[in-house]
Amino acid sequence: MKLTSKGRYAVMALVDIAKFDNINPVSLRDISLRQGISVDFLEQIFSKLKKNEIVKSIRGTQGGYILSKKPSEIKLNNIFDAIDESVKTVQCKKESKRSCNGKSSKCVTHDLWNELETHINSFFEQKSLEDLVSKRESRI
Amino acid sequence: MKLTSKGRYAVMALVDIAKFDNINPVSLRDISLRQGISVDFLEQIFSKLKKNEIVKSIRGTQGGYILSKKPSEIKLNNIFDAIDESVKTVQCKKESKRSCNGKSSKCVTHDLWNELETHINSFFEQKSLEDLVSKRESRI
DNA sequence: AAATACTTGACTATTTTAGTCGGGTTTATA
DNA sequence: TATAAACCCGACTAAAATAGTCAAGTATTT
Repeated sequence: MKLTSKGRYAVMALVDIAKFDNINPVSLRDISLRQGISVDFLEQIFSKLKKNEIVKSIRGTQGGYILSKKPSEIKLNNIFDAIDESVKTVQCKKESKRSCNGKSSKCVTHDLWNELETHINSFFEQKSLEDLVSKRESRI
Repeated sequence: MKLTSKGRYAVMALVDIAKFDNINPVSLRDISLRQGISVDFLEQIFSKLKKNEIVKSIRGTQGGYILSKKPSEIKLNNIFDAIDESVKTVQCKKESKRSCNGKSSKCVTHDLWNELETHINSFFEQKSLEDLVSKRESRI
């Protein structure tokens, strides 16, 4: 079980924006340089962040992205949901005929995964961007 | 972020064994039939479970596997560790030169992933095979 | 007009996953 | 003692996911 770069980069990039003032847009080029993530990849990520109203875009020279809400209002699960990187434990959908039918009671661990999923999600629901920013700043 | 079949199957198989008596070994063939997992794949998994002393094997006809410890003593993190399916959030090893050097303070989210990892692991450390077995039995 | 920066969609290489396959060895039992 | 059941082990492979790249735009400021 592991996290994807995409999810990690999304958080890194948003923390990067949050650390700068909320008025001037931050360009992907700047984030790319600071975080070491390619602009092309960031574009993919930000396209989804924008669709899900995590960020707003400003086009043209001096353009870039700004957060749609205050850092304290952006929870990590919002971010992961936005880029389709939510926690997936098991969906007994495809294999429902084989594993999850009432008769055989095969899908013993079904409840476990659901429970885990809830557990992880509640962790993400409690963490906001602000938590990450302030934590970091206090250390520098 | 998602769980792998391997981890899921390992838990399913061990629960399957735990549900039978602890004296007679359970063959992979039986587990395969009950859980719908191929014997070949189960062999891979059990090879690691054995190396890590989660199960013991008995060879020959009427052979199979038995649990090395009581179900209550086998925690889920033991299982995942055994089959190399532990939670991996981020290792800043390869990219340490770029992302995690002290100077640039780039690896903003490092602490977050560690925290998450701890969080998930502690969930697994608290769950034993017994929890799963008894939970299931009480429902049937 | 030129440069900067977002927008979009297709494309691709690499890695991981989820197995399969083949050829063993061991042991109970008929 | 032959045979079948079952573990043992390593190599192989197809398919999917990941982690990007690439190309051709459009919008905005200076």
